[in-house]
Amino acid sequence: MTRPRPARRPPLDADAEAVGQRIRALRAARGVSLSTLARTAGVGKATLSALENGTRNPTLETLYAITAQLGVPLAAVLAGPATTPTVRGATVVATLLESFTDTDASYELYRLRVHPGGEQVSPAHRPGVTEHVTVFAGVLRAGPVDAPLTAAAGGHLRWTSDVPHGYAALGDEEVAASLLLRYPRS
Amino acid sequence: MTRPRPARRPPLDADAEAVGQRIRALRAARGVSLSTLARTAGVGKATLSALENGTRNPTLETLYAITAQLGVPLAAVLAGPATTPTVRGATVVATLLESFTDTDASYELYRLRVHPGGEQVSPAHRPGVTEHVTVFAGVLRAGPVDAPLTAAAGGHLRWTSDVPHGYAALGDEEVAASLLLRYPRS
DNA sequence: GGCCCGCGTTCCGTAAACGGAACGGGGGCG
DNA sequence: CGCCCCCGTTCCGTTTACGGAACGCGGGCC
Repeated sequence: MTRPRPARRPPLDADAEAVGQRIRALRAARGVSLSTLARTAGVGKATLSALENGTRNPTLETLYAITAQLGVPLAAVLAGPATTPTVRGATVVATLLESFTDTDASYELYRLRVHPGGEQVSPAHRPGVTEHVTVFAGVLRAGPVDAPLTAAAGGHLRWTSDVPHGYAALGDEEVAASLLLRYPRS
Repeated sequence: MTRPRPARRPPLDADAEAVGQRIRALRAARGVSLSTLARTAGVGKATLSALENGTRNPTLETLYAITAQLGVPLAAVLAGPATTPTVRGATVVATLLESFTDTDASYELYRLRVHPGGEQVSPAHRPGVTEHVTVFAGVLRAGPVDAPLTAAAGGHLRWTSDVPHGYAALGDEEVAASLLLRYPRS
């Protein structure tokens, strides 16, 4: 399922120009010169200069050397404070809160919003994939399309999603929920 | 005097290897082959292969192309968020991922780590408060102290926490889980 | 069995990111 | 004024990340 790319110009939180500006801002906030930061971070002045001006496409190693010297996590220069919501479709908006990898399985935890008045169907996942949903608000009907489950606020649903499954809000209220996807290691 | 270069093959703190493993996990979770992901993301198979194996030092552009195709923010494949509010006990570390307030109740979603070898007890909450736990890794025993429940990876627990309740890891493995607290409006 | 297709890795020429050095510019100071 | 130091940019040779192609492998199919 190729997700519908927003358009030719994606939100692009990886804009080299924006990254450069954030680095320059962080450096300026510390009152450090470009030369000094380049030296202490162990990168070339040319590299840092081009990077701040957005005319280069830095490697992970270079970025890390600089952000470490600035004392900020790598993510601080990659995107604005707002995390990009991963839009799954017209009636469901899912935002990845955390992903977790274990030896046996990997997990993805989403915040889920389901708008009333529609149903959204997702194709089957691989065998063994399970979904856990806990409803915060509204009434949610979700699960396999031929055997959906229903839960109101405070309720919990679980199903194996190796079949087509859907999400729909019952009533007029938007549904808020958490969705946990569990992918067993194949 | 030349600055101490980070040795011959530094563990590469921005750890390309860990990044590669996360990408591989995300890809495997979606059941997509390396070849397919490389093609849809618009990068070479050689690039993606080397990247997943940690033998290359990707550029920002390459990383973004891949994470965008996977539908996760760039930060998802980098080191975890170290700057989120955490509640910390001797054996339990809880990180607040999101809180949500509804007309009927409010919710708090935590990532939970339970270290082996101890038990942590929380006093009773107000009546009506419920807790939902989904275990990612390890074996968790949690719930009311006089009637605890047990779940292994992939399992789900629920109890009403208007009585004293505890959390403990069974076995040697640290437990990772998500915890959802529901506080009904008083 | 032979065939084919897709898998992930390896090879290799090219493009570009890298660090060192050289450059022009602007203060501070005697 | 001349001098010196540090600033940020630009030049340049080296290194390396890049994608296309070729490779070996295994699984499905006839």
